[in-house]
Amino acid sequence: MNSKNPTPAVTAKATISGAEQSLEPLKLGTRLRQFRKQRDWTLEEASRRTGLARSTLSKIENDQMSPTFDVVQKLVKGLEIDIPQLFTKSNLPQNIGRRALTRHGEGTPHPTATYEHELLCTEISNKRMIPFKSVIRARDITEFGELVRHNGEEFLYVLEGAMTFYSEFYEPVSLSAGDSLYYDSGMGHACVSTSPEDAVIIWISTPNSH
Amino acid sequence: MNSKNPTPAVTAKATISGAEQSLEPLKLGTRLRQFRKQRDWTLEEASRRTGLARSTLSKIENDQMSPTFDVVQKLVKGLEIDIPQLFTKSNLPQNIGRRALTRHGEGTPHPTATYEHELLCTEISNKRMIPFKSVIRARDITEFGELVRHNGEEFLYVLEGAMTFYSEFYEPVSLSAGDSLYYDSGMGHACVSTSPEDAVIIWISTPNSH
DNA sequence: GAAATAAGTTTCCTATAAGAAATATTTGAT
DNA sequence: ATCAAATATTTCTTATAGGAAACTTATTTC
Repeated sequence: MNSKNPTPAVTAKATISGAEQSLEPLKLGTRLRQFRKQRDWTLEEASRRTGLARSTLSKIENDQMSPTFDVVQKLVKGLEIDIPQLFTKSNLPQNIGRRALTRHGEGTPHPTATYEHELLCTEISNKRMIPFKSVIRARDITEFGELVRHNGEEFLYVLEGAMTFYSEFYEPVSLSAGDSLYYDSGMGHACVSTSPEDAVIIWISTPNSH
Repeated sequence: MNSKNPTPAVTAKATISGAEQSLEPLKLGTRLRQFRKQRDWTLEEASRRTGLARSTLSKIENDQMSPTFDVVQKLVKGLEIDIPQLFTKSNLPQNIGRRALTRHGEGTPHPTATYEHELLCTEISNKRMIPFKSVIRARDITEFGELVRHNGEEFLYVLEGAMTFYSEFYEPVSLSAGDSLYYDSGMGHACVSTSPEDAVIIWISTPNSH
């Protein structure tokens, strides 16, 4: 991002702040000013890029008015900021510098009828990815009442054994150790082991946004 | 999400549409209506929850006006929708049912001075996670001019060998096969191999929102 | 340090967003 | 089908957003 970060040494323990989910009014104006300044743009420049009047921009930045949605869109386009960033309270709120380690076999067990999950790195929450290691117990697609589906995306990497990935829109595909797969988990899906030993995979899921 | 999805069989090949990043006006209204209907709420109900007038909601949903920013915020809060979801163009636009498979060793090579990356599942873009498999060539922290940092989060799982994870806010930590680590990648970080053979890891990164 | 230029703010006006109430439409009973 | 209740849309009014230009406040330049 910004270029002046010496940071050669590795020091200081982290100060991990707890997860905060407050509902503050969200200072849009201040935020926008940050972005503009960051890019070293003048109001004039910003006006040129967004197609909005200097005065309008000024008022917005000073929280003297609430822009309409299409103005917000012009802002976002023109100032090249992405919206989530705009809405998410502050840039580096709670998650700065946090870290979680899980030793081999030390994850949180979470067995189901068809999978034997081991949740990894659970001590931090609000993650953008949910990692786990799973033993695939299922041996036949019929063991799943219906295919699993939940909004989001998933990635899996086969650690041991062999398995078949069934999904709603594709033919079943066989995977073995070292193969990987990325898919939309909103599409119905299920895994079954095909090797003598149950297959073991690393599975990463994005948290479902509803 | 909605409950009536029989989907027992596994049929039909997918129609994977290409990555589209168009700059459409973004049908906010239609979108909102979707959300409201999904929850089976009446305009009255929505009005109660958001504190906005029924009429206002109606007009917004019918794209008859562009709501102000603070109204948008009330909507987001009241209708319990999260923003990325709202702004990311349509819920099931292009990404529905897409899938990518990468066979063992068939990823896209991407060598650097310190790592030997193999990008996985690259044929689909706009992913919410970027997976790769990496051989850690670095043998000493000094090989990194300065620690790597980029907004987002990362997860890694050690496949083979042993390594040490250096970071800005923590003491170095040693990992070996089977261990996993989740961290904020905005915090400076770097990996070095410590085993006779170079360590190999699965690495998943979230795309940097700037 | 004064004049000139550039950056930011305020004023004023017109277009439009937001709420209240009236009207229209849909849904569901009998 | 008919009526009634519920739900959605339209009208009407007022409060306010957004642009043009005047004004004020930094920054240069000489």
